[in-house]
Amino acid sequence: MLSKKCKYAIHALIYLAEKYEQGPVQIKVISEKQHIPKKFLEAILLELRHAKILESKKGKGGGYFLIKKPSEVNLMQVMRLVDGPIALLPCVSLNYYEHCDECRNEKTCGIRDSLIAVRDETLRILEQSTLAKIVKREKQLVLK
Amino acid sequence: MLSKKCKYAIHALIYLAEKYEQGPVQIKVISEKQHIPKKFLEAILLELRHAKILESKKGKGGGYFLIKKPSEVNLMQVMRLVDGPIALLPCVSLNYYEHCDECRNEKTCGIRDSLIAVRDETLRILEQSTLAKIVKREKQLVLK
DNA sequence: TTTTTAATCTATTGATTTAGTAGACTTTTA
DNA sequence: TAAAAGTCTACTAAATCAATAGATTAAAAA
Repeated sequence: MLSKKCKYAIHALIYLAEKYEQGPVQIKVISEKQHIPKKFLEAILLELRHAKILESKKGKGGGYFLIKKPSEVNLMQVMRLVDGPIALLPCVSLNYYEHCDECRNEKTCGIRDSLIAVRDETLRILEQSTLAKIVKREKQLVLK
Repeated sequence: MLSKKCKYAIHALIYLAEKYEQGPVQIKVISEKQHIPKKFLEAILLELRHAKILESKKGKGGGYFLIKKPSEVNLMQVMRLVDGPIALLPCVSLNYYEHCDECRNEKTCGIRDSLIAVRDETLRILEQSTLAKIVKREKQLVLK
C-alpha cells in the first residue's frame, strides 16, 4: 500500500499539472483544494523540489510550480521517490535491491519469478501513467 | 512491500508443499530449515490453520501439514491473509475497500484507473502462482 | 497413569515507521 | 521595511512490525 504521503504527493502534482505554466501556486492553496495538512504538504513539496520535479519561489506571489512537463512525470518516479521500492521484496527490487537472508540461494528461490513478473507489470503501468494523461482523464471524467 | 511475516508464511508453505501427504512436520523443523524465528513462526502457522490452509496435530509425531492441495493454494490468498490488501490504495481494493477522504468524488479521480490496472495485473500473476508451480519451479532450478 | 512431546494461548516488548505539529528563520516583493 | 511565502530543525503521538516469554492443553508412548 502507498503511504498517505505518497498519495498526497500524487494529488499535489496533479493539481500543479493542471496549473502548468500558469505561475506559482501557494502551498496553502494546494493544501486546501486537495485536503492535505499544510505542514505535511510543505515537507512533501520540498522533497519534490529536491528531486527537480518542482521549483519554488519565495515571497509575495511565490509558491510551487512544475519544472518538468506533465508528460514527463509519471507515477513510477513519484512512488519510488516518496515510498521507495515498487517491488514486493527487496531481493527483486531494481532500485533498492537487498540480498535476502532467508533464501540461501537466490537462484533457486521459486517465488522470485512471480514477484519479478509483478514488479515488471506494475512498473510498465505506472511508467505509462503520466501527469498529462491523468489530468486529461480527469477532465474527461468530469464531463460525463 | 511484503512484511517479513508474509515472506515467512510463503516459505513455510512452500516447505510444507514439498512434504505434502508425508505426515506432519514440526514447527522446529520448518523454523530451522527456512531460517524463521520459531516463536514467530508458531503464530504464522496458527493463522494459516485458522484459514483452513493447514492443519495440525499435537503430541509426539505431531506438527503441521497442508490440508489443501498445493495446486489450490496461491500467493494471492496468502498475501491477502497475512498482509491484507494487494491494491496500492484502499479505494481500489476489492477485499479491503475503504472510501477515500481526499478525492471528493471517486468517479473523477484520475489515478484510480492506473491503480486498478496495477491491482488486476498483480492479482492475475499472484493467483497463477500456486504452491505446486513454485515447488516444481524450484526443483527445476536446483537441477541447473 | 505418568511422562514426554509438541502445538496453543495470552501477554508483553523494543524498534521502526507513519503522520503529523511547532516554531524560528530566510528570501522576495511591494 | 513590512508582509508574504517558502525553508529548516526538532519534536511527538500513534500505529505497525518483529519478535519473545511463559503457562496451558492435547496426544502419544512408556
